[in-house]
Amino acid sequence: MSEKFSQKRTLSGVIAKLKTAGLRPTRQRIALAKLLFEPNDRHVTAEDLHKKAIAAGISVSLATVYNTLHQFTQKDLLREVVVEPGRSYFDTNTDDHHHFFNENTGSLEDIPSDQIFVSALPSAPLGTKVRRVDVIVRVEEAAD
Amino acid sequence: MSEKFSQKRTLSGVIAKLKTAGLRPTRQRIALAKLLFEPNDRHVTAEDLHKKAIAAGISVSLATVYNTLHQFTQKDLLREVVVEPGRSYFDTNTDDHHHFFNENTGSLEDIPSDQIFVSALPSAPLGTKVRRVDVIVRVEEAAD
DNA sequence: TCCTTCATTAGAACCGTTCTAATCTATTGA
DNA sequence: TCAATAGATTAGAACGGTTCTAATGAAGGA
Repeated sequence: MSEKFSQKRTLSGVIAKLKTAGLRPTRQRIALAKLLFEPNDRHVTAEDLHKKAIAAGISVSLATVYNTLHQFTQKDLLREVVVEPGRSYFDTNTDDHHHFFNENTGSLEDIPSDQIFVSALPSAPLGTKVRRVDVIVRVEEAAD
Repeated sequence: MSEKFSQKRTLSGVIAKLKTAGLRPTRQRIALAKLLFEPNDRHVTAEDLHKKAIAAGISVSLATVYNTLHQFTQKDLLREVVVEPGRSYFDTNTDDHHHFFNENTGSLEDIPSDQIFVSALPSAPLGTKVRRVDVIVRVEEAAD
């Protein structure tokens, strides 16, 4: 209940998460994980996270941010979302779901998988198997 | 029926297409359009098209290829497909349809819109309207 | 504690794309 | 037909996000 307790709980939770994933709980990875796995801010770019870390007084290089984002993605702690050429978003929600992408603002918003339904795919090309289905609903500011 | 006739027909067709779109039928645009709007090769990157043009003996700069691809996209002669960060694909099929994307080979394949069905989207975020729905079925080489 | 392995770092390199500003070409109207 | 002009093309530089390099630092096992 106390701040101290919840902080400790978060910290140990984060460390456990990293260990389970087979990643050494280093200072930088712990700090980035704490920034990432908060309830808000589900979609970040590498630069977003780097700025956020610096702003929070955490000394971490951009290279480490990239390394960490890729490692987390590989360990299924994050999911990469591709919506724009030349910029990667990382989503802290790894559940099966889809996205609204606002082309004017660049903002992403989750669509829970029970609010959208993709039917009867044709079979995958010969010699391949389906890894994932991504639905991106591209929206723009309504002119009114 | 003769080569001469079909060639002439293609050429004038391409010129008409450009004029209708409000684009001057320049030497470069005509040549690129002829390469693009053939029955095959529906998904190209800028570099693909540039190489192809050079290989076909057409002298055109990479900047013009980019300009042309963007102009064609803007005039709905092409459609941009975003599947990988850091590289844009352009699709000569502008009909409503979706894609298989092979993450191992980087190849794209169309899924006709009548072979896939996306149901009941939740309403778009406040103040926005839906521009397009993209479904990307990510496949990988089947291990066997 | 020492040693080995792995992680972090600053800065350079990279690569696809866009920009710049000079040159060239299609089009229009006289 | 021939300017005049608006628009297109170009080479090469610049850009921006990402990755690489090789040197330093930290974690964890013996």
